[in-house]
Amino acid sequence: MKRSDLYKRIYEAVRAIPRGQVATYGQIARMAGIGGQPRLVGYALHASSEEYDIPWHRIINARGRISPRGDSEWETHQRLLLESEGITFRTNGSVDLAEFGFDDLFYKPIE
DNA sequence: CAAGTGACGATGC
DNA sequence: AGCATCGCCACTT
Repeated sequence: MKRSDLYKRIYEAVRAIPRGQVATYGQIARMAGIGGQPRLVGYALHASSEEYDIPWHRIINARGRISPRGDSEWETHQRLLLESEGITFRTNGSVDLAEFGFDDLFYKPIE
């Protein structure tokens, strides 16, 4: 049931994120050709984040934070996954995207 | 078909 | 820095 090509594109975009790098919803939206509609990205991911093998945890919001979804445990889980990939968090629990290098299309830790 | 909802983002206060 | 609003669009009810 291909809900829509849109979702498919979003999944592909997310899947294109290299390990150790992160992207914002806005970026994914742009890559999927739906720039300006980052909500759809989150919506699409939520629709089937576990059905597919996509690195959903590499998606964070523009502020460099884990999008709270009411489940604090899930947030922690995502953070651990990112840290295990080399993503560094600040003490306050946010990722400073400004200090990240914009290597390719995604954000990546400077060191 | 209309209204409500949402893993967001930009703006304004 | 935090909160309120609006925009934008797919999906659900």
